[in-house]
Amino acid sequence: MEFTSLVDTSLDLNFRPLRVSDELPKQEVESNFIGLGRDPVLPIKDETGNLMEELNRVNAENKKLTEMLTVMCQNYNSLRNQLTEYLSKQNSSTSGADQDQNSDGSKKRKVENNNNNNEIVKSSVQVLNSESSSSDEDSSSKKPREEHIKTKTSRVYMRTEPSDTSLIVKDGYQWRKYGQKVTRDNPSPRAYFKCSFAPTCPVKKKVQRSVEDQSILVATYEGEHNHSKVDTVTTTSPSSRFNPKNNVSGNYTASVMPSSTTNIINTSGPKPMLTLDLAEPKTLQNDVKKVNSNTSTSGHKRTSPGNDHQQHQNRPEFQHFLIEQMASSLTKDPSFQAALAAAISGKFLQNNNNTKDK
DNA sequence: CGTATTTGACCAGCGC
DNA sequence: GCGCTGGTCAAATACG
Repeated sequence: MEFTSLVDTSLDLNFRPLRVSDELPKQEVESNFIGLGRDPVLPIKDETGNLMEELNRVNAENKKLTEMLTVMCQNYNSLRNQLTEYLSKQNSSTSGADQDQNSDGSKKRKVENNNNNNEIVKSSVQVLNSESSSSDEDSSSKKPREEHIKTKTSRVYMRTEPSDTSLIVKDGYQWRKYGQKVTRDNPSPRAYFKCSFAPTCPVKKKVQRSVEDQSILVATYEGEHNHSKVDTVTTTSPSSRFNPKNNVSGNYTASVMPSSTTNIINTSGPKPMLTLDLAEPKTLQNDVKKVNSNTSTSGHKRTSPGNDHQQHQNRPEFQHFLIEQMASSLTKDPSFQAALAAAISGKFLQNNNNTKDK
């Protein structure tokens, strides 16, 4: 959430300004491609003019949205800072014994409860509390908790159709369901999954609908995969791929909150499939962890946790990582490949036509 | 028939 | 110590 301000969240996807001379918009290329047999006498100038107009309009809209987003982020950050301050005040006012109890690894349920109560609203706080928990807690409690240090938890929020009752979060890995429970604080059942691709893979996943918004699935991942992804367009399990209930299978737009632990995937979109390697914890999350541990080793006091993240997300490695993720996601996307192929072949044909005309 | 899912039973941790 | 709760196991069931 706060991260929207940390990464360039503007919707301006035109990384390079449109060069009409050699870069044609996809639709136009497609129409050229489709209209092969047609008479090639087209009012190209008019069309490009319209397109430029449209582009300007979209850019203006984009600017507006960016400004709104910036304001929202500022508000959010100030609120979050207030909350953090408040929490740290509370922590300091409570006894040390209390702190030990809260930070003790045996209090799983307390953490769980915190996480479940206000999943969406508090997600950023969770990012701070859960992801960096090991380092934080270790600094306050001296108990050896190897397991806790090793297990890495992350969360993915996934929007689904309200009618979709399946607890399936498609993330590119293969999962085997081994249990389901109705928990106290949430009427919707929680499903337990283990990674079934590699027998030795220790990763587990819990999926439950959000209390506040039943259309949002909250997937909690524990541990790190010791293998690569199964497939780009995979499902929770091979069988579920063919389950008629899982209409969303493989087709969802992913809007990424570039956070190490919190992501929202929108499955309600009917159209283009874009799978992002959200669950891939390796490089980025390790990096984030490093940053977190660096900032948290000095104790519980966080002068400005938002700034830590901001600094981190402004780092070139992070930007590079994001770009790589987007690029890999795009290149894995079949519709994108098709569009690219169409564009390239359309270009070829256009060139051919031009040379013929001469 | 093999594999995945479901679901009741069981276990461990925590609070009272 | 007891009850509650979350997490896991494993037999039963469903499905291709």
